[in-house]
Amino acid sequence: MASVGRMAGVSQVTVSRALSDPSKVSPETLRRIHEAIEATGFVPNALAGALASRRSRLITALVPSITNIVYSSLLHGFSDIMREHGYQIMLSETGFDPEREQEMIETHLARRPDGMLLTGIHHSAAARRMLIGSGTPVVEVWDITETPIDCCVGFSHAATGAEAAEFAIRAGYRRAATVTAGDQRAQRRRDAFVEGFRAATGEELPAIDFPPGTATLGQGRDSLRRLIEEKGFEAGVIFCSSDQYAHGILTEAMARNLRVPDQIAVIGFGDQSFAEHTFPSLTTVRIDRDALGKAAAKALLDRFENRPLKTSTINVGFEIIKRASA
Amino acid sequence: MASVGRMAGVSQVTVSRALSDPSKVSPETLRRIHEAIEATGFVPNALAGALASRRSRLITALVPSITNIVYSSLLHGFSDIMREHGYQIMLSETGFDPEREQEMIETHLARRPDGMLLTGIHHSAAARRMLIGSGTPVVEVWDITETPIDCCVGFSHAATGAEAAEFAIRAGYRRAATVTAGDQRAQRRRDAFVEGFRAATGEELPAIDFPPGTATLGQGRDSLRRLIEEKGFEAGVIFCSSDQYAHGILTEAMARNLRVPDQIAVIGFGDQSFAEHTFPSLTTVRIDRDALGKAAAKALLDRFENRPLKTSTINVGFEIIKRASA
DNA sequence: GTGAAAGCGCTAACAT
DNA sequence: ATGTTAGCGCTTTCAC
Repeated sequence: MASVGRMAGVSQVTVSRALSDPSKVSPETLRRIHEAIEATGFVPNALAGALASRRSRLITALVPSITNIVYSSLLHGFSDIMREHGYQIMLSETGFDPEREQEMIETHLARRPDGMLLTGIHHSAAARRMLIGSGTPVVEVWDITETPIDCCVGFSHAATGAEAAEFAIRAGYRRAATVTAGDQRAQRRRDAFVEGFRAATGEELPAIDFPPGTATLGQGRDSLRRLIEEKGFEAGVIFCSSDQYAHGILTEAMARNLRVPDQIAVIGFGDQSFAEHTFPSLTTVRIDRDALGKAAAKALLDRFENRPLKTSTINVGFEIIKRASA
Repeated sequence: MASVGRMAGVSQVTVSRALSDPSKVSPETLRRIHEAIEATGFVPNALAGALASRRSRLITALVPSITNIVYSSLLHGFSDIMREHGYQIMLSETGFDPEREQEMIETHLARRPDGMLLTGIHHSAAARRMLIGSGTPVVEVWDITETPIDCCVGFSHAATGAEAAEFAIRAGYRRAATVTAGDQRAQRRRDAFVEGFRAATGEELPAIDFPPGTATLGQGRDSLRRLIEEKGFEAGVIFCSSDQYAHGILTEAMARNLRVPDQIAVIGFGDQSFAEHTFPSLTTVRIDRDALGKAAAKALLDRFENRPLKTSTINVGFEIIKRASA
């Protein structure tokens, strides 16, 4: 920056000003500075800038998995807004592991982000302490609580399960099963579904549970196979913790020549882009993930400007999309 | 750090050493320092560290889209290795736009990353200049060239198309069509397929082309519809630029009661996790994306330690996986 | 509109 | 094994 200044016949500070607030520099000086930048290929050092100004223009985000479209599409909306406002995103995966999350929070905090996005509302006590101690604005997403660290943007997982159960009962189903990923939130959805369904029918629900990790279509196929062959499930509605599972069940039903939804009905979760186009099309729970990500970004931006948050908890809700599979 | 030192009765440098190279500090001092860190909740400032040491332990990555599993799974392998070696990843999307890529390269460079991952081998001249000027180690992935900026890890897209054509010819197909995303690499695969197929059969190939953006199952269904209704394509093999399209074609064929592969055969690209489990299962081109990401990480790490790269270009190859759809 | 000086919180180099 | 000194490349504050 000093050498750019020398080249343009001004001091280093003037170059700094030309870059951060051009209105404070005369047009003629500005022109010469830009010429010098062009000529030298100068790229400012954001590290030094952040150190001096105590603003890094960095937002860090922690998600369980980036290969899971549910989180990556949420991040897509989030980054869009953040980038528009001049922030960059640093992303890490926690792999659904609270301990790993805590480690990552610490290394992220070391970069002095201006804000942080966390997935879910459950974090280790030590993580909470570090976060609060650092004073970093935090937005927790994909779930809601009355007691966020800072603010949260999400929806009630229990409510989706309960409403799905209600939907299934109203649609006339009297037998049901669940297929669930090894993810705490997915399990809460299932529990609420099971409770609601059992309250109405008194029936026990066979359950297939998978270990943590991204849900696959193959697991979905497998779960229908096991439901039929091991659990004696012959007909009814299956509540899945993701559209992947649901699509797999549709596929397996097709391969077995079972009628959907008469014999086997399926409810997915996520309303992923394919859900509308499966055969038959998939009944599912829609979360507007892009809007959720954007709302999270806005909540954080509001915090930066000390705008009073009307509420620290934003419930973006969900919607059951009735299609052909249930 | 100074106050931690005061608390532990040592100077600030000793604290720094305790954190970066504990073997240089006596066990007793180390213990007191850790006590003080615990008590104060001190989190070191990586920004200041990076500025002073000229090593940021930051790797930045640029991919067209994070919601596209092809890139996110590659990054997954890449981050795994990088994290093991103490590097963090900063990720941004270019949206398949070279101009946006150039902007992002500049802002990323401002953070002084120790290395950078770029998708593809085509970058604007200005971007190349900045990259080379900065001296930042760069690994280009998902494609190969004899003249990388630094090093590249990928495979030949043209070769996949050519080999797929050969495969189709050998399998006895004499009519073919293509379904392609608005992505330069996808188009190269298609062009090689068309050329190979035409050379053997003399046939013209109807083509469906989509604009840039993530390929969806819905577009796949749509493309079979259009191939049949608009292009008069009645039978043959369809070469797709992604498994999503291929899955959509399978779905539409099922909905139309067309026999697969007798009437409509399909070749996908990517061997995504669902490809093995579609009905019928999907013949596709497999790239070991996780291994590719890992190889890219290793190439970069080699560069960091000035280990001689035997070759600056690593071809990870591909494999045609024959399943039931073609 | 521009400049000089101080300092952000660390690490590197050199002492002891 | 520990301390001292001098920056890293910017922004902030205050002066002119």
